[in-house]
Amino acid sequence: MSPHTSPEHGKEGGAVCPMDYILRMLMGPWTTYIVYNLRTFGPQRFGELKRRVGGISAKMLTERLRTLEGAGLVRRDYEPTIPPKVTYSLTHRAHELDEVLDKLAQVARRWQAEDAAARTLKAAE
Amino acid sequence: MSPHTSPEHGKEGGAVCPMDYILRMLMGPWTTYIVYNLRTFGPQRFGELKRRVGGISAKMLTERLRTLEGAGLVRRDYEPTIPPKVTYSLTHRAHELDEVLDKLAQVARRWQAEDAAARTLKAAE
DNA sequence: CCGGTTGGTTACGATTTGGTACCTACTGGA
DNA sequence: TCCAGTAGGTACCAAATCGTAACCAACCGG
Repeated sequence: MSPHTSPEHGKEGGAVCPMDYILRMLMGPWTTYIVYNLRTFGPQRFGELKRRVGGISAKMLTERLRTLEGAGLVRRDYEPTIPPKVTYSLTHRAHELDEVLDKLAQVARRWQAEDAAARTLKAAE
Repeated sequence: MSPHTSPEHGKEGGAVCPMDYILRMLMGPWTTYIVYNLRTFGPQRFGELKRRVGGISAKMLTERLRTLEGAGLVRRDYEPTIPPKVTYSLTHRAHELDEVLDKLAQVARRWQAEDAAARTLKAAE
């Protein structure tokens, strides 16, 4: 079995993790930064997003956005002007994750603070 | 910049996503299954876990468990009996994610149901 | 003394991944 | 006239990833 395909072990004893799909989505490289930027700064154009994420290649950004679009988390608005103008925004479905993501970020910040404190303590020894 | 290292762009304009650290942890291959099994069936021995996750190689399981241990999410209890007995369990810190994971699973199940309904609708057309 | 058990480790190798460089087509500015 | 910017697409290539298979240590039962 390939590693990233969902096991789909129908009758195998193992239990299937229901949130696997969502985590698989959020987990792709750069994805958290993209979603975080869209959540923080609102709808943005391709170049703007690329500049803001900082370090991502156009190829990667395109691929990630396409995947997110396919998952129904991102909407792509294409205006065929010259030069073209493409705006990306989070869908209603993506915003269903707001509460979860906020809680997650809260925990993350607490852990970061704790770890920083622990490191300071150890450094002082 | 390597893709999976956190950007750490100190002064670059991009905002750092605080939950990146946690997602980076939960996102590794197989990790969700491992955590899900530990959450569902409680502390388990290595072989038990391996059997239950189904399809994972010993190498991968070891590596994932070591990483989770390093992140403080999993505790490893080693009893040097012959044959050795190693039990893995979730730490207190891991259980701080319970609420978030439950909410996430809730959303995941809703989406799954919605998508299934949509597919049924489309198939009936 | 041979095989079985547990919980790994190590080497190798194929596949996947993701970055770089280069291409489009069009326009506006110097 | 030449260059820059916009939103990508494509080819190529190096590097990381992950599975497979082999091995190991220690002891116990037969």
